[in-house]
Amino acid sequence: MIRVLLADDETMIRAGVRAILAADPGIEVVAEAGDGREAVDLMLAHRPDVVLLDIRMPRLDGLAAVAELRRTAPETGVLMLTTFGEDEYIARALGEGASGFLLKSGDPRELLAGIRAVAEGAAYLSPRVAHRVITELTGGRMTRAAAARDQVSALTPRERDVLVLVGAGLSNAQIARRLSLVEGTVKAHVSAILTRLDARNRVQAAILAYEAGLLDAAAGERTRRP
Amino acid sequence: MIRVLLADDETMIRAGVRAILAADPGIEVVAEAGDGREAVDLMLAHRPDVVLLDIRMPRLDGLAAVAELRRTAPETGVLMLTTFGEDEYIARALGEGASGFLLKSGDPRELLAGIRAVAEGAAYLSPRVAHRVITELTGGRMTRAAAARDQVSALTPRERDVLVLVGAGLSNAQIARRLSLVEGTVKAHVSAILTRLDARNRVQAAILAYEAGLLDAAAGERTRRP
DNA sequence: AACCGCCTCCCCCGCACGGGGGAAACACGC
DNA sequence: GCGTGTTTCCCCCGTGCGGGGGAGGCGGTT
Repeated sequence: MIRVLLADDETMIRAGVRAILAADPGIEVVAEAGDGREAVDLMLAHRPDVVLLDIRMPRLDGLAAVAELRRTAPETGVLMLTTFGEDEYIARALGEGASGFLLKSGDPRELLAGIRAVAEGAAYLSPRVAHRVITELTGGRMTRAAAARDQVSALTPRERDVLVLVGAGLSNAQIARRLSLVEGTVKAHVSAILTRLDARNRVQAAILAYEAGLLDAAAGERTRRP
Repeated sequence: MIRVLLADDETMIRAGVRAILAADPGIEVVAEAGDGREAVDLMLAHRPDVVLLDIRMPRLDGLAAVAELRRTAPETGVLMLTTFGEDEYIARALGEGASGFLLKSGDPRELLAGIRAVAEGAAYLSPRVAHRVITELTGGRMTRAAAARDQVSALTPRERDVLVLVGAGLSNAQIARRLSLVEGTVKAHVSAILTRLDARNRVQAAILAYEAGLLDAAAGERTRRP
């Protein structure tokens, strides 16, 4: 039995969702909230498996509510309810820890499928916007990343080693120490890197490295001032 | 009736999946492929609703196969089959147009839920890695971005202007020209930026600007060498 | 009025950076 | 063997970068 908390400020929506869920014997609506604050409180009281959360709500909006729900009850799945056109919130909601989103205009079966998927721990993205959201999430990063990766792949392995350290903000001398080289060698590598990447200076090379994803692993390399 | 094409180079996996799917009367396996090339051919011949695609395959691997499947039949849903630990391919597969992925080690019900979701056009991410993938896609950008945004928000408006140009790889002189300032002024701003952001040099400042999303709008600013 | 933060500009200085060469060592393939 | 590419090191030189200091004007708050 999947226990569901329903949070939406519009009574009609709540009634509609409740009616749809009532038809499924495996799903039970344990509580309803009219705003984000109430949703958090009721979740603590009822400990549902899934929270259905409207994005626009008074007091505490859906985005902030997700963040708080994830903090207080990480094991609970959060499914955002959204109107077509609120796309820009979706990426942020997913970033805050939501496990999926549904369109209010969608087929009732999507609602049931989404709830079941999220209850199991999976992520579910509503049909009509799934592809758009994925390409937005991956795309913005990926298409540019692909171009950057092409350029970076033209480098020799050793040059890539140097590049990640350049991207970490290290000086040539520091890179030399790190790689057990003489500074002159590092300078030679850096020059080669700039030429090959068609970059004017190390900053542009660093950004390219960042776009190519070279720095994800070396994020901790960045040494701040003491 | 959901028509499924099954592509995996391991016979045992195919047998297992076929057995699981046979138990569901609403799902029919219309063809099986042993590699990516065959998968593309069979898809053209059978026009299934969903393609189950292994990531590692001979001839044409899963990644390339997704791209080609999406090109030749955009309306077909592609569901990646993956072994735990192949995470790095997942983001790229989603970027290529896959609608979801499943762990081979997962519960059979996930397989059925995933297929149904994808057949409807939704996106489905397997439980054990869904959160990780989402935070990787959004998070790599978002969580680190949040920290970076905090630091960047501590800057004055004018300093942010300078920072975006620093992040674009411009020299102090170029920035001065762009903002109609004297180079000395730009240097003063850059010094202030480095102090406030707790960065050692302009490269680290640039990366922070990039993480904060300051450079997304100004991506074209980056001027390459002629 | 006095204060504080921001923006602008100025000085000097030391060093790191980036481009120009070249050269020796090694590994690779044809 | 000979060419090609990679890695390592060397030279010189100009200039961009980053830290130190200060100073004047302008818009706020107290």
